[in-house]
Amino acid sequence: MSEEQPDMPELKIESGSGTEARVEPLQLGKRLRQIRQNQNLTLEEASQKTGLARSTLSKIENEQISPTFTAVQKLAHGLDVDIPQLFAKPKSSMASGRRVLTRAGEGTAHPTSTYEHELLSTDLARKKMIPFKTRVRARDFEDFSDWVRHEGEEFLLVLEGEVALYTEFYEPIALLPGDSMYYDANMGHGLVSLSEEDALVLWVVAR
Amino acid sequence: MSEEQPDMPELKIESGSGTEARVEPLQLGKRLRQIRQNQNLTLEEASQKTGLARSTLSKIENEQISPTFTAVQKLAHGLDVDIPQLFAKPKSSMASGRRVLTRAGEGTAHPTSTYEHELLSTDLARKKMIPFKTRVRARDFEDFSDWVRHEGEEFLLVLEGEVALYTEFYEPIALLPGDSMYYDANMGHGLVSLSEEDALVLWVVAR
DNA sequence: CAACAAAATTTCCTATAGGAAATTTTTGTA
DNA sequence: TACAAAAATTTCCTATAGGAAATTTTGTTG
Repeated sequence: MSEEQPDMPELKIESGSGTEARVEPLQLGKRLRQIRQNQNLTLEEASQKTGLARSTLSKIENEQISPTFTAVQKLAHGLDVDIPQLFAKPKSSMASGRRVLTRAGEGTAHPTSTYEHELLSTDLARKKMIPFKTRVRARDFEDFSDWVRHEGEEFLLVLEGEVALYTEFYEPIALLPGDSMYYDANMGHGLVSLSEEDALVLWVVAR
Repeated sequence: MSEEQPDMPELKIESGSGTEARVEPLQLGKRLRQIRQNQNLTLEEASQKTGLARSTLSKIENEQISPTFTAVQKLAHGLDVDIPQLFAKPKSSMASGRRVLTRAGEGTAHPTSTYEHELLSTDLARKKMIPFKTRVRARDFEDFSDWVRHEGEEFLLVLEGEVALYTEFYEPIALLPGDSMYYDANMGHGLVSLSEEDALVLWVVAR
């Protein structure tokens, strides 16, 4: 399996200075400043977008005041971030500043009776998405004992061949290379190849 | 753009009764009252748990005042709900039991100077992943004014051509069709085509 | 339907958030 | 360096959130 180690740059100065108390400081100010700066906005511009005064924004960012909820709403709306996202821990589940490579064909094989999965990016734990390429051996809906069903959402892109996606509640649908689907994975689903050959698809699951 | 209508399974009763006003009312007051009552707490008890005055709680629940962020923190902590959860729409992200199709080439075009994005599954709002196919026009790292950087994680699969992925902290890496990468999108990143032709890649972003 | 108790709301202050304008700091350029 | 322009911060008010206590509402029992 492939992996990489950086040649060690400073990984993260991690904004905040010193020691952060354990739970829930939730540096709203720092957070907002990051968001604003990522969008390349001055306080003045942000002020116009949000309807809050420059001074107010400054004080919020410097944690001199605790914004009211209505202020937070204006902020979120004006800067186009949704509120849960605003308060979610900034860290993504995966350690910051990492990446993994999987060369073609070098994923982790995971065969079943109907599919031949090749899991990608397996070196990375706790990631939000699970990507895998799948060779579809199933030729018939009867090949399934039952629907596949699990938490989360699923994105599907056909790479080669012709397939039919069966899902609960809907008619099966034929897909050609380049076609893609996005669906709720809680809804039963299954894939079959419509041609003589096995089909090849990319799947990405978000939990 | 492609879309589908099922032959009518119960699509969504859409949880909440009554009429929900369109955007962003986010009935914080109602929400809090629900939470408190679900825990069988009187205002007095909630007051003790949160450290906020009865009267304040009452006013917040009745939307007579807009709580400060510190008040919201006390509430969340005292009633043991986390803040993102507090603000998250109660219902699951995508309406249950739905799927959307995007035929090859039928995505939503979104060109920039260096890329030609084709957004997929755009008919589906509030999904966890954002998939798009991108034609990479950039030939040179200099084509970027700066790193692209945003919340979330990113999965990349090369479909055609040869590309180099530039990321902060790491050496650029050359990728061929079938190769894939998974990385933290907070880390600056950018993609260039290494061949004469534009390259084609699939990107999936999870926020 | 009184009469009471428990809970919720309102009142009436004090403390603090929000806005306009003045001041200071930063940034870029000669 | 020095200076000008832009950006950020601070000051100084006004508006509004937060708390203690009074008032009203709700719900229960004889």
